[in-house]
Amino acid sequence: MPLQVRLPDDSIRQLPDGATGTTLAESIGPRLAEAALGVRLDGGKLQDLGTPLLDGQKVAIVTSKDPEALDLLRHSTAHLLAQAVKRLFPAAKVGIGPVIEDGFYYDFLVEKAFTPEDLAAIEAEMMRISREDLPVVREEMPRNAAVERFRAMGEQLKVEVVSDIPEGETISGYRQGDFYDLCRGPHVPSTGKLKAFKLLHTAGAYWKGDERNPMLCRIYGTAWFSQKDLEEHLKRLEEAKARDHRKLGRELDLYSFHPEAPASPFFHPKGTVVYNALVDYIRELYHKYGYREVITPQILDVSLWKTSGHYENYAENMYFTTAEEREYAVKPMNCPGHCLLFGSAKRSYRELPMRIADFGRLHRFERSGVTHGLTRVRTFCQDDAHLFCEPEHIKEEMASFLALLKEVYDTFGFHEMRVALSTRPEKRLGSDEVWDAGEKALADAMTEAGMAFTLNPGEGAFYGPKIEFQILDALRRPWQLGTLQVDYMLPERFKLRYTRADGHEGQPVMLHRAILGSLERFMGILVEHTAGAFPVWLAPVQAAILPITDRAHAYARQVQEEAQALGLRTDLDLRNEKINAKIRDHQLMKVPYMLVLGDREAAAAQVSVRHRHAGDQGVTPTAAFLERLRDEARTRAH
RNA sequence: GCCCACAUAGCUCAGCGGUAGAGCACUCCCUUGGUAAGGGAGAGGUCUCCGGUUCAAGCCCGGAUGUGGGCUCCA
Repeated sequence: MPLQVRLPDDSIRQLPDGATGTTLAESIGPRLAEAALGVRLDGGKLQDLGTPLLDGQKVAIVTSKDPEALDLLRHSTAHLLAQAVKRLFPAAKVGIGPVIEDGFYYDFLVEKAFTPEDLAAIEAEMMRISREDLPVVREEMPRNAAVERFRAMGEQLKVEVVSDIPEGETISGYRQGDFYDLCRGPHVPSTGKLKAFKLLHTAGAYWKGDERNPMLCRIYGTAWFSQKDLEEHLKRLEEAKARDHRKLGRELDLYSFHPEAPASPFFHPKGTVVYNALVDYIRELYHKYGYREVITPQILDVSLWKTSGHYENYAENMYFTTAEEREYAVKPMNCPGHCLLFGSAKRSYRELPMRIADFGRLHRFERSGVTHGLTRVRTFCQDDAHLFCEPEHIKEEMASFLALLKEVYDTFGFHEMRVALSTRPEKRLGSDEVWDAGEKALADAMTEAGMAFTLNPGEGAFYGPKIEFQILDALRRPWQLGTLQVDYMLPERFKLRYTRADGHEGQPVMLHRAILGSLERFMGILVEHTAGAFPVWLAPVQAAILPITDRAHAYARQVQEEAQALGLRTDLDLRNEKINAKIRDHQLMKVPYMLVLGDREAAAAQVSVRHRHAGDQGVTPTAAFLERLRDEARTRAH
């Protein structure tokens, strides 16, 4: 019996009985048949092109233009990878092979980890299978039959996966030539559609991500619709590598790492300039937003950490030390110290909100293997502050914080932000009423600030709900920076009290908040975001002074003195080098401005200005240029 | 912590059982040069550390330390 389907343009098409997406695409035209990857039925999810069509269905042929098509392609490429591995390493057992951001991976249980040469061979085999253009065919069977089938194939990991699926359900799998894999699908119609892919690297990964399970060997890869897209993506990876803050930090002489202090940065003079500029900026805003800064001890008695709960919940991340038979811990957080500070006097509602900021150095023991450059270290400072306030003032404190946060992110040019609200977890302290109030306050404050946010149900801290702020950097990579957490637990544990307006005792609420998060990590992000070309206000050297000959040295010194008087950071290059060499060296150090000084400039009290990006800007009176530079720094232009 | 890889001059790297190399950077000399590398000379290394194999180890084998890629984005 023939059937009728409706196309996206609302036209009706007659098809023979048993028609599939393939039949339809072929009936429309050979070019579409070639481009077709799947179908979308009645506006639903993407499905195989070979799915049988039903009478009266709305059918859309999906090609590479569909937003979901790339995932389909990548998933099929993961299968292609598994097939190639099974051909070359028949003993390998397949794990899972999902699509990830920009690519895919596949896990294998093997005796010996894959080498880079293996990877090249596997990639070549994938190419061969692609040229074989094997049809990819869906097969369905009851769960128990699937369990038996994978058991017979010796694929113990797949047996485990299928066994986790409820009994009685139908299982789908896909066959392409000699390879069969459990998969929900959908997939491309044949392996010939997979052309632009590359295997990137291998890594160990625990089966199901659980470190009690055996370690599998994971192969990461990427796949695109065209060679051009693939190459562009590889170029982006190169670009990210070129911006790697570990590499730039060394090249720009910002910081270094030493085995004597693993995962702990040493900031060089230039890195320290940037670091301090960040601190100065945040301090300036603290003044504007009514914060007061405090300095609190580094090492505190364990009794404090027992009161705060860190001793029970956080000890594995803490450093301990003993002196005169008394046990101490190096602080991993400032909050308990701030509670002592709050409790050091009888407090009145008139003193609230009390906003206590602390750039104290923190030490957290991170397991070896998880540390990374500046972004995951064992010692760092945060732009940390705690706001002690009356419960009814939570909302306005948040509003003020959000304004501050926006101001900071704008300054760095982070205009795109993602915000997530994490709500009460299963295991938590405090009553439901308190959680209701806290979550509502956070949500309302966000809404009133006009910030869209997503929900992470159950992801809050055990002591209160929290908001996390993510920004996107120049390469559109997300980074979590700021956080705002409502805490009812610490004030309770430290028995913090204040006298309310009605004369009775109240318990303050504590808000934990940070904007840049860890200054170390933020600097790493900033280096990658700017590729090391810091805006003038952060640049370790704001202008390099480059005399052309010895005759200009005296004038060059004079220019430096003038610049210094205006609070500018300059580098005077008196080396016996040609001007080209001097320019090149400072250009490589990404100095924003280079001032070229010869006889002509010296005679006219001018500087010849070269900008690191815009190039030669011509001559200008020295005083005018220096004032302009000072203003650029002062306004924190980016 | 676990899997895999790597560790040679300040940096980037070559050397692959037989007396340690290059480029850049550094020091000195010549050169005073107008918008991305002028020329020459010199100095610099218990080849990460500790054991082992060998007549002989930077190189082969253990171990330690550090660094790097990762350790669900769930068929």
